[in-house]
Amino acid sequence: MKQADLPAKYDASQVEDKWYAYWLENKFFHSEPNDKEPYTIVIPPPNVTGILHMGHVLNNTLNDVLIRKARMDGKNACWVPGTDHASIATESKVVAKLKAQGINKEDIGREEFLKHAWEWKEEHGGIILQQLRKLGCSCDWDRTRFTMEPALSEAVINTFVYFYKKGWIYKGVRMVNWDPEALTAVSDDEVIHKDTQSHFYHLKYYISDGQGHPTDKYLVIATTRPETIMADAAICVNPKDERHFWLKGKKVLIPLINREIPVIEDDYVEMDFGTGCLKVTPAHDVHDYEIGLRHNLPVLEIIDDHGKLNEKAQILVGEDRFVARKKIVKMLEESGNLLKVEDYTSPVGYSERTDAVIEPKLSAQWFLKMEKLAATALETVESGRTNFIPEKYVNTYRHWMENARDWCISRQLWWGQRIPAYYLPDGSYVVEATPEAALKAAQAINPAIKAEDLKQDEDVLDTWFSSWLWPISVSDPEKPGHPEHQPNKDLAYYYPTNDLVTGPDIIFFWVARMIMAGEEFMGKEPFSNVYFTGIVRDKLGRKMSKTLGNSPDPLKLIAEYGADAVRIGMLLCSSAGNDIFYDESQVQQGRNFCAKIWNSFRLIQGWTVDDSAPQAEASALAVKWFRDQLSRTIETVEDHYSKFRISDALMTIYKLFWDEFCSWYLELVKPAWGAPIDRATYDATLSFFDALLKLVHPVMPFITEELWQHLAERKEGETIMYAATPKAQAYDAAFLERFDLAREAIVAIRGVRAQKNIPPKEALDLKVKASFPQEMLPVVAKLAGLSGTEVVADFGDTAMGVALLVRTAELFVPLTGLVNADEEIAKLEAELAHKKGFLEGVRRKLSNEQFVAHAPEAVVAVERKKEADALSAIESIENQLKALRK
RNA sequence: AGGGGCGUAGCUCAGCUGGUUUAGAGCGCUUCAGUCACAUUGAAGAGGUCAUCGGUUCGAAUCCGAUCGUCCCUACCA
Repeated sequence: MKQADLPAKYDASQVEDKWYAYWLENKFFHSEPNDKEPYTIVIPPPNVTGILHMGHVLNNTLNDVLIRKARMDGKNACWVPGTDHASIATESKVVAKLKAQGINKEDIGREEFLKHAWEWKEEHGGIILQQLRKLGCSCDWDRTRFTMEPALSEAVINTFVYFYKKGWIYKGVRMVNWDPEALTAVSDDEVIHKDTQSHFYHLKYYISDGQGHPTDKYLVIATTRPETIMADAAICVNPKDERHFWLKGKKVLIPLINREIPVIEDDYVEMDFGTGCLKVTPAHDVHDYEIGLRHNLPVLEIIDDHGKLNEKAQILVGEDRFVARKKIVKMLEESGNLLKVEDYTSPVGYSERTDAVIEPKLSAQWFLKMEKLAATALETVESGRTNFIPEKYVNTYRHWMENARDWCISRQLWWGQRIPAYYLPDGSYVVEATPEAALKAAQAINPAIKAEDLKQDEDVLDTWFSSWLWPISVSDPEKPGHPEHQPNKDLAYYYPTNDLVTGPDIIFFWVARMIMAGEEFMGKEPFSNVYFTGIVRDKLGRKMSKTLGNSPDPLKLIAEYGADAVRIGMLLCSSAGNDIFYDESQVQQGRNFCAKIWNSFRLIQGWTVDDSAPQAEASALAVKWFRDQLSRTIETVEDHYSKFRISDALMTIYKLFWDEFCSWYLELVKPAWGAPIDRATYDATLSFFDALLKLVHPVMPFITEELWQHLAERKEGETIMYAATPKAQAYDAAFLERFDLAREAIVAIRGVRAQKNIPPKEALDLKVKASFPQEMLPVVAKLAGLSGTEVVADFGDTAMGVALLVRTAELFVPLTGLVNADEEIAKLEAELAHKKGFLEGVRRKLSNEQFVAHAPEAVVAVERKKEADALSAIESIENQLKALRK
């Protein structure tokens, strides 16, 4: 027997690396433009220093399923991989590493620091791409890109210059979210608001006598940030607030430092919040800044970049803002300005990266105007040129696009593309792609300028300012920033890409901005479909995180269960847009599926074929049935794929393989132990197995490739990867119906066995009435363990066996001495009651004239059929009861 | 505070434009099965008033409204 060829157990670790190497050697993942239809995916580039976590596994498994499916569908599939330089994340890692060596970033300077950063990148960068190979990802590695490689950095710089010259990039003083730990501004989107326990301090501000001395009158403000009072520029009340009319035109004194500030009026102040008096601190609060603009208030910054009070604060200079808060409260208490302290919970912004409390800070930053870009990008999605799956994210997207604020694109970091603005000694600046061009431009202003006089802007650009070009720049980095540039061959062929798989958390950061860049530079959406995955959570619904330690190491899982099993484990629970509740038992289920596939092939492989053996009736029926069942299922699978219901597609394939093929088909055609199988059945079985492997391949690439080689002699360079997806053929639906009826009959007879404790080996007899499709009797006989079947007009003494009703077909299993009439009567009565209830419901419907008048004919016909079937069922049950009660 | 999603078997979810659904799947659970591909198995079975209330309709898990629960997003009232 050939069975010896195949190990008894499937060992993924013995198989996966071998095939991945084979695929690489043969360049199966590589794509070049040709005359076939392209199918393109760009990877959501993971952080260059990142390591594989479960979120990546989910995302990249989905990507790989789509790309492998497209490849087998005959498209020219190209999956472009790469990594993102991730300026903040990478820089903070390098800073931490240097810190551990006692090195301070500022001490070594920009150039030296960048050397360390590149070293770090060389060492750790791309680990994650190696890990993706373990997962089986069929990326075109020859096309691997990095967002900070020279060509892509140039694209970023060109883009900046392009928008600057278009007048959409401007430098502005803005209130930004300052992270005092990372020493950088972070975007609104990188701020997480958390409810935080704090206090509400009620402070007395005395009215000034006009000479800078306090009178005995005072007003009360309520604040959570008493350490900022030294930066107050005014006290503001609502002009409609009668309680504060007396304050009009007055000046008050800031406690402790006795600086005089005016009382002003502005609608912004809520009358019923706090005391109705608001201290206005333009330098340290976003809203106050805006009030300040309206009322021309001076801006006094008293907190420095590190979150410490500076000399302008006059008191508590050099103290950290939180220490200063504690100390100033004490001082205010001592000076008699503290009226009361309330407990108060308020939302406070924290930095996503460092978890430091965000300090609103005035800062010179670069901005990109969003108005037009956002309007276009909104239209792209609303017009359906780009679809979101699931659709619900269109709402979120619309909300963002309609309220998009200008994009702060500068970051106070070193790791990233440096802003190409060059300052002249007089403070003016020019924006050019290269220092040479900048010098030229500067000399146009002032001919005396030399290269060394120009100082380039210290800031780098936001990482997203490079990743938004990704779908374009991976193919043709020359294109961004150059509308006149003719797309190169790759860009012309691969753009727009087809599908993007990503998380909804970066819908605005990345997805929206890619659409903006795509529309701006290509005049076309960058992808047709965006499939949003959920967040991977543990069984308890917690987000996976390092600190909780609830995130398994995907590589360990792959080592233990195999990549195919891990892929299945992720896909089993991954309906689009819903969070994923991951549990290792799902991976075990995937591993079990591998074992099932493996063992089913061992069975087939063990058969000996006898060319002269006739095909058994049951086998002939099984072959016809499975061929039809396969076609019907392929239709369903294709439908699921077309709607991005990947886990449904997987489940459909899973059931086709396990239930239909293994439990029904193979059991039907399986020859007696040691007996040979006929040629027709054997060949059909192999062709079914071949089709099944192809269906399974996109989700389980390794085991399918391994088994596919055993199906036929394989020549070097052949692969299941490029085998065509099986197509659905026309099938006989009525035949499938009759076969299903047979299956129900088999289940019913097995039920009788279980109930009566009849061992499987003990053969039974079966009588059926003519309403049962007789062609199916060989099938029923084989799988229900029957020694004989007989078509009769009358079952005779029904007390001598068990009568069964399968849909409307009547069956009878003669059983001598095993039947308890009372039990049978009770069972039948229960069934009768159920049928009668059902009939009643149907009749209520049918006797309703409105129903008959309004419902479509087909629906009414269905109800009539239900009625007829129920009546015939009731009749036969009643007959059986009558016979039993004799 | 505003916006959105979700609430169907123990768990995770299908159920697409209301009508062959007095509701389905996978896992889990219960019972039985041991040398014949597979115990990483097979067979049989139990399990849900579709969150609650009201409305529209001949007909509602499905549409509408309210309530409760839950999650997410946006904003932040000092």
